[in-house]
Formats: sequence, structure tokens, C-alpha cells
Amino acid sequence: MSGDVETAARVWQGIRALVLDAHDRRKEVCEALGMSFVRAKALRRLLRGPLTLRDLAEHLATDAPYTSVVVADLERRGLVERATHPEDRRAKIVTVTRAGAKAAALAERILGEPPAPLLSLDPGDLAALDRIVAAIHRESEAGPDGPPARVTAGAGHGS
Amino acid sequence: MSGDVETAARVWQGIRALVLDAHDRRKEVCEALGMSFVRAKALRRLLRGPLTLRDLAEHLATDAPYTSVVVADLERRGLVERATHPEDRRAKIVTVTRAGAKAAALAERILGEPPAPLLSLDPGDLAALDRIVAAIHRESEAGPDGPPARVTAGAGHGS
DNA sequence: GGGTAATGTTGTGTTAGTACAACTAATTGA
DNA sequence: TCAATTAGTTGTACTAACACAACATTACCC
Repeated sequence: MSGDVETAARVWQGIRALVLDAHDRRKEVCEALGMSFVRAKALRRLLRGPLTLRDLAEHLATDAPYTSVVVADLERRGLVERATHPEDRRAKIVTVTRAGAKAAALAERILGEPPAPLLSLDPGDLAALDRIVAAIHRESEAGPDGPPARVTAGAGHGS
Repeated sequence: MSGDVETAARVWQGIRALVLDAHDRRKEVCEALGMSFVRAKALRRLLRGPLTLRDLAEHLATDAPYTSVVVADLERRGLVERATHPEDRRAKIVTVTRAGAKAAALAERILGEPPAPLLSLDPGDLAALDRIVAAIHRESEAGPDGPPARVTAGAGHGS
């Protein structure tokens, strides 16, 4: 049903090495923003739109209490704001402030800066890579063997 | 000299998402080995061959004291052994034991398991990916604009 | 309305990850 | 041989990253 496993493994390892060993910019981000990585991650996520604390927690793969601490810290720095959810006063909606958006954008810029070898790649190869990576993500969504398995149920929190 | 920057950025982001968001297995590894991730990382590195503490520290991007702690812990678990370097009795050479190799291999297996979308990729695309990723790594080594800049010197502590 | 569940918040505690200083042991070069 | 250097070890300290329990609010269902 597809290419061989060995090749896939080699590719995967190569990709992982690229992201994790050769061009890991996480430390750089923490230094630039003056905050721990989870905080930066939260901020970056919020750049895409406000979230309730609960959803943010899920995205960060932690529990609510810790998320609360993280958000409180970000709020103290003036990077996010907490507002009561209009339809459920138990919930809070966390939004980035102007300053927060700026910080998050900086983080994105640092993390998103493609590594040199990618930039100097042969244009044809780059285009192929672009197409293939997109295809992989598409497959991810569509589900390869076990289909969708959408979590969408009540409060969808898609990738 | 190459493809356009925008495409490179998109590709990079796609790749990062793949490794960091969709298929991050680090937690899984920690649980499987019952140890923190640095320890697992050290173990995996040692699987490729013994290192002095100093070199291991450099690879882990930490200082000697912390590396010493990590190695001590691994030794306590019977996963590595410390032996005096035959040509420099100040130095210690750290080697994985049989059990350590087994644990490291397990970690490799977990981390190396290619994600489903890669496995079900079109064979042609997979082959192309294989070739391109290899090319990127080759470029990394050869250096794109600024060449090697080998750290090899005396006490360099690259990265 | 009252019990139950969900959302946050606070507080408490643990582990990991690091840095730094101080110390020992071995090496090297003058 | 003695001073300076280098590898590793130990101990101290601090921050980050969580987990968990306890609590206050608010919502929801009978």
C-alpha cells in the first residue's frame, strides 16, 4: 500500500534530526522573549485566536491548574488578558494583547526561520518537498488506515 | 541560488509541525524507559559509541557537572559504565552496558517509528523525500555559505 | 431548588534541568 | 619539580514544569 518501511524510517529519522538536533531554536525563543518555553507556546497558540483556559490546557497537554499559573504569569507581563466567557461565566477566555501578539510573532519568526540548508536547496527539490509535506499533513487529517476518528464531538479542538 | 524563501518557510513550518506537534514521542520514551529525557538522550548517544564525559556534555549541550549527575544516575541503574580513559587518567569513558543498549534501542524504536502518514505515502514521493532529506543533511555538513566551521579545536563548545 | 458537574484558582509538593563554586586527581610545560 | 590546566565530582541553589488536592463559582438536570 505504500513505499517501504525502511525508507520511511530513514526519512523520519532524517527529519527528526533536522528539527531536533540541527536547528532547534527553542532556547533562542526563550531568551528572546524572556520566558519559559511553555509560556511561549501558549502565547503562540493564542496568536491564532482566543481560547478558554481549558482548551489552552489541552493544547499544552497539561492540566488546568498549571495552565492557570502560566496564564497568570503571561497576564502579569501584560501579554494576555482574561475575560469571562459571555455564555458561560465559569469559563475564562484568554486573549493576547497587542504586546503579546508582538512577542508571539517574534517567537514565530525565530522558530519559523527556515534553516540555511533548506534555503539553498535546489528549487525543484524545494517545490517537491513543499508538495510532499503538504500531502503528509493532508493524510494526517484524513487518516491513513483508520479514518478520521474526529474528536469533533462537543468541543472540537482540532490539531 | 535556490528556491524561494516563502516556500522554504512553509516547508519548514510543515516539517516542524510534523515532528513537534503531530508525532512527538518524547513523553512516551520517558515513560517506557522510566527516566527523564536527557538521560534517554545520553543513552541513545552512547549507543553509537563510548564517549568521555566531556564529549557527552557537549553533545547534551550542558555543563560537566550536570552530565556527571546524569551519568551517575544511569550508572546506578546499571545502564552505563564509567571507565578511566587509558591515555588520560583524568578522563572517564562512558559506555553503555548490555542493559543500557537494550534500553537505548527501545528508545530508538519508539522515536524512530515513522508516523503513519509517512508509511502510507506514495512510494515515489517517499523516495523523493528520502533523497531530498539526505541532500539537506549533506548540505548541512558541507556548509551552505559559511563552510564547516568545525568546532574540533581544543575546547570548543559549539552550538 | 438542590445535587452534581464543570471551570478556574490557589496552594503544596515533587522532579528535572541547569548553573556555579569548590575540590580532587591527573597532566603538561617551564 | 612545581605551577598552571584540565576532567570529573560534589554540593548548593534556583527555576521550570508539572501533578494533585481543596476550594469558589457557575451551570445544568431533575
